[in-house]
Formats: sequence, C-alpha cells, structure tokens
Amino acid sequence: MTQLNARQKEAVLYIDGPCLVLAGAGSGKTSVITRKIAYLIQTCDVPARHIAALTFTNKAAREMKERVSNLVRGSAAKGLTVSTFHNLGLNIIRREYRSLGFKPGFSIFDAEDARSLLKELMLKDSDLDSDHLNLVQNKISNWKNDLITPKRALESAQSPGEQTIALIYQQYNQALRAYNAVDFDDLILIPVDLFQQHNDILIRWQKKIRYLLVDEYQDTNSSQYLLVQLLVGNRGSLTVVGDDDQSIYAWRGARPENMVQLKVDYPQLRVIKLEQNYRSTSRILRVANHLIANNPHEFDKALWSEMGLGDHIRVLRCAHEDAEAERVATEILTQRLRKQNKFRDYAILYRGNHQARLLEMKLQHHQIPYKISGGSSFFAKTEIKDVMAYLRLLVNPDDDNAFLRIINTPRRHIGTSTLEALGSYASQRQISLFAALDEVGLQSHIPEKNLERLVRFSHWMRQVAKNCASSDPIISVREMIDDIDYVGWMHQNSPSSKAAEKRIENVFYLVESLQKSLDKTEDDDEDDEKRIQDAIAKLVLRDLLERQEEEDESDQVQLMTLHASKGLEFPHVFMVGMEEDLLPHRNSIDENNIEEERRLTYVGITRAKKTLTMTLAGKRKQFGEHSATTPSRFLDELPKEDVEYEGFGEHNVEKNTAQGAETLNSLLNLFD
DNA sequence: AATCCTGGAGTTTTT
DNA sequence: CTCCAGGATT
Repeated sequence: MTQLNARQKEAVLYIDGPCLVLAGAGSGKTSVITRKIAYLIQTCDVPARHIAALTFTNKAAREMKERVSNLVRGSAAKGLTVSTFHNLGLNIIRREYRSLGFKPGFSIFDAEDARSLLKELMLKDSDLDSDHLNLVQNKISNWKNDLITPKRALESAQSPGEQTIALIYQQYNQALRAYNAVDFDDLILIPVDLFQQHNDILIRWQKKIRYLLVDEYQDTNSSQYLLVQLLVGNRGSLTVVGDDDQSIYAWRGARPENMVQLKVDYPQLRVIKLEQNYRSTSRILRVANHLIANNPHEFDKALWSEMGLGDHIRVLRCAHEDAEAERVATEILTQRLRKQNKFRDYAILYRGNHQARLLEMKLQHHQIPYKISGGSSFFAKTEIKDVMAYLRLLVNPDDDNAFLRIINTPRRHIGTSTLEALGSYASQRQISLFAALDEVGLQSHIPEKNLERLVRFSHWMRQVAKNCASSDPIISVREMIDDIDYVGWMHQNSPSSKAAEKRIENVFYLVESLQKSLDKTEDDDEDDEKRIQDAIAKLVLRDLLERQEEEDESDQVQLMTLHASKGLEFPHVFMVGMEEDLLPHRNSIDENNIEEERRLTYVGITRAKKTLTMTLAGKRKQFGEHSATTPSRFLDELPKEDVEYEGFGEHNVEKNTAQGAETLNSLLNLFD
C-alpha cells in the first residue's frame, strides 16, 4: 500500500459503511477504486463475483478491469463485475426478461431509433409538428430519468402542450413494448421498476452484489442513483467517487445533487476528500481553484500539488478566428521545436464541434498531424446502422424499426403504398410488420406482385434465422450479407470507390467484433441463439468494440470538445474560443446555466499538466457575418498574477485589476 | 424513385 | 456560411 497518500489509504481501507470520496481532478481516483477492489478481494476475502464497480463509459470500465487484474494475483479477480450502468441494466433485464414480459432477443433502440419512432408517432396523430422532435425526445428522456411514468406525466402536465407530449410518451412506450424493444433510459429504469415490484428478485441481486463501487458519481441521474440504493439496501456496502466540480452533464439528466443527497440518505456516510493533485503545476491548480470558487459549493475543496509552480497561464487575444487558429498552429510548431516536445503532448479543446473545422484547416496547412476525437461515431454510419438493423431483425422479428430500415436496403422494389398497407394491416391486427407478412389475410390488401416481394423477403429472413440457429451463426451472418449483395450496394451508393471500400471494411469490422464476442463466450452454458442475441445487444452498447486503440502510439495533436476531454490529461493544453456566447455558450447564458459552463472551463483547465494557453478572437464570423466578440467572463475570474495577457492593448492588465469583473472588457474599450 | 431545391437552424452527447 | 431535412420536381 505504498504509493497511496493518507487520504487515499483511508478511502481504500474504510469498508464499514457508505463512503463518499470527493476526488478532485487528477487526484488518483481510479487508483482508489482499483486498490479498494483489490483490498476487498485479497484482504477482506470478499469473492470477486460479489463485487461490482460501475462506470459511465466502456472505456473507463475496460481500463479499470485492466488495472484490477494487474493488482490481483492469479484468478482471484475472476467473476468481478466492472461495467457501465447500462450494461449492468442490460444484464439484469437479460436474466429477468421473463418476469418483465419480454421475449428473448429484445432490441435496444439507440437515440436515432428512438427519434425515428417518435417522429412517426408525432406525425400520425397530433398537432405537434416535427420541429419539436428534439424537445419531445428530451422531455421523455428526462421523464424516464426521473422515474416518471407516462401516467404520472399526464396527470401532472402543466399545459396542453405538455399533455400532448405525455400522450406521445405513452404511445412511445407502448410501441417499444410492441417491438419487444427498450431504449437506453429503459436499461436503468426497467431494472429499478423490477426491483421495486419484486422484492424476491431484488434480494437475489443484493445477494449477488455485496459491495458496490461507483465512479463519476456526480454524473448519475435519479434512476441510476435509485438503482444503486436498491442494490445496496441497508447494508451500506458502498463507495462512490466523484467531483461535483466536474459535473458537466446536467443537461443530459445528471444530478450532481446526488452527492449531497447521499449525506441525507446515509447519515453515517464517511466523506473523504482527495485534494492532492498528481497532474498539474500549482499555477494551473491555483487558476482552476480561483475560477471554480465562483460557484457555490456544498463541499469545499482546493487542489494542490507538488509539481512546482510552473509557467504562467497565457491568454492570447487574436484579431479574428482565422488568426486564432493560425496562432495555435504556429505556437505548437515553435514550442515543439524549442522544447523538443511531441505533437501528442498538445491538446486543443473547444466548446463546440464546429470549432474544429478551422483548426483542422490550419493544422493541415502547417502539416501538423492531428486527431479529432468525437464527432460522428462508428455506429452513426449508415452501413453500420443497416447491418445492425439486419442483425436486430434476425433476433427480434418484432423490431419494426429495423424492418423499415432494411426492407428496401438494398432495393427490393417495395414502395411506400405497399408498406402503408402492410402497416395498417399490422396495426389493425396488433402484430408486428414482419409477423404480418405471413398472414393470409394480407392478400386482399396488397397487389399480388408486391405481396410476392414481401413474402420472398420473409422466407429469406426466416431461412437466415434458421441457419443461425442450426449452424455457425457468424457464417450465416456472412452469408446473409452476401445474399443481399451489400458490397455491391455499397459500391453503388458511395461517392467514390474509396469510400465504398472503407464502408465495406467497417461492415466486416462489425462482423469481426460479433465473432470475437461469440468466441469469448463459447464456454458459457447458454445456447447459440441466446449468445448471438446477447452479442448483438451488447454491440448496440458499443461494449465489444475493442475499438482499435490504434494510433494511440502515433504522434498527433489531440483535438476534442471540452466534454470529451474529461478524464484525460495533456502536457500542453490550448483552450480556444474563450468568448461570451461560446464559453459560456449563448444558450447556457439564456438558460442561466453559467455554473455548468464554469465547471466545463474548470475541466478544461485541469486537463493541463504543464502549460495552459487560452485564446480568443476579437471578431468572429458567425452565421455568415463578422461581429465583434466579448471576452469570456471566465477570463475575468482567473487570478491576474498567474496570467500573462497578450493582445489586449498596450496597458498592463495587472494595473487595472481593481475594477473587478469588467476589467478585460473595459480595457478593450480603451483600446478600440 | 431519384434528384434537386429551398428554408431554417446553428451546444455539449459517456450509453 | 454550411448543413441538413423535407418537399417538390422530373
């Protein structure tokens, strides 16, 4: 137990009750969790299969698993659960699907699936037009995260508009049921509901999970916290780790208040603060502390480090956005030469994805290698969505969404009128589209020629399913992709043959992942059919994509949003676009979410190990026209003595600090 | 059924 | 400006 400091040790060794670890940025929180798991297994003799650790991302789960297995000798860690909340939820539903009334092979709808379902519902029978699609989707998601049923939403609707959305919510849930599908929020909600309704099942799971650890606890939403509470029961065998100052997902339903709530729900809670930072210079931490002090705090916390004072933070004001991007590029080039750094030591962080574009151009121009993380994901690609839809329909014929996606992909010459007839027939008979294909009664509704095409599809699909069950499922899947000549279809529909090749490669990568997962579970007791159902469900959760950690080795400047940077660290960080309306973002100003924007800034600052450079543009082109910008209010919240300013005029800013919050802006007025 | 055109919007998005 | 979705057009 060397390496750990006193606070960390305390957090690891305290297992007599619920424990909240307030882990500041860079304070070694993952070490605490992994060491605690090892301690539980090796010293406290808790079998690994009775310990569960929950994270929000697969990446975090993978990393944690890896680190535990390095700490625990031999096979002692076997059976340990380290997974995302959603994955645990999926496992619970999988094991209990009978009690829940699901058929095996249920589908998981991702955000896009949910969106298209909602669109359909809204079009069908309400005065809501699809402009409100996002609003409706958010509202429903929020309701689910807050454990509000459609019924309760309807009862407590404040306005006719809200009432309409509540009705859509009701229909949406019914549709999901009919499709034998769940959405992401359901993966938490349904287990919670199940545990509340069936005490016997809950007790079974409580027996399974004797000790629970939760990472990034500030990001839990209400239903996730309730799931945690249910699983822990009154045993208090719980450790959560989190940092309220790094809560940047409130807009997505996260409830940082859950940290305070923990004190209320568990009065015997032990709170342990980790304030020593092992990442950044003390200058950087001073700046971060100073900024975040502007937020109200339930738990006070001040980071410190022994990494030396370090360089001043620099704030560079450039003439316009173009100059800003140019400046960042040349800074990286010259610094790299002077300090003999690698490109990979640099990260450029921004508020919105669109900001990456200009930077990208400039970096290219200077031949600086870079990597943009985030943006459109593997699973957003049409070819992946297509093949996933085939796979989903294969294991869940009731998945109408998947059916509609692929019925004409590739072209099967089935038109909208045919599908409409099929749709109305199916809904009249209360069956899924695929099930309706086999009904004799359909003959009177659809012209023979079209019907034949549908029937051919149905027979083919059934044959594929049969092959999957009777022989190697992966071979059957490959045959399926051959059958539909998806490769040919890709060539036909890609802008270039190069793009087509890339897409085909993606598809095969997907099939490979599927194969890997099937191979891995070969020794399990489950039969083939069950395994492929599982594997496909997990694919949706991106769980088994050993995403090629690939060019992690290569030397590239990292570009990403501030959100995406959480949990990472870089020797040299650039934060660009430090302007009002950008950071804080305009919408957040309107909605009074300044505190979360401040935390976002805090997250950005604390990514930096050695140097931090903030930039802003005096003028910025937005929506086609140039307009003057205002420096971010957060710049005024940095301690002046730790900052070097450039581009704010002739006067030294330090002489103007007394004027308070308006300092930088008034200085600019003088200058202009 | 495929392509063109027009208008409207323009954050962040671990699953 | 630039990117989409959806409607209109062929």
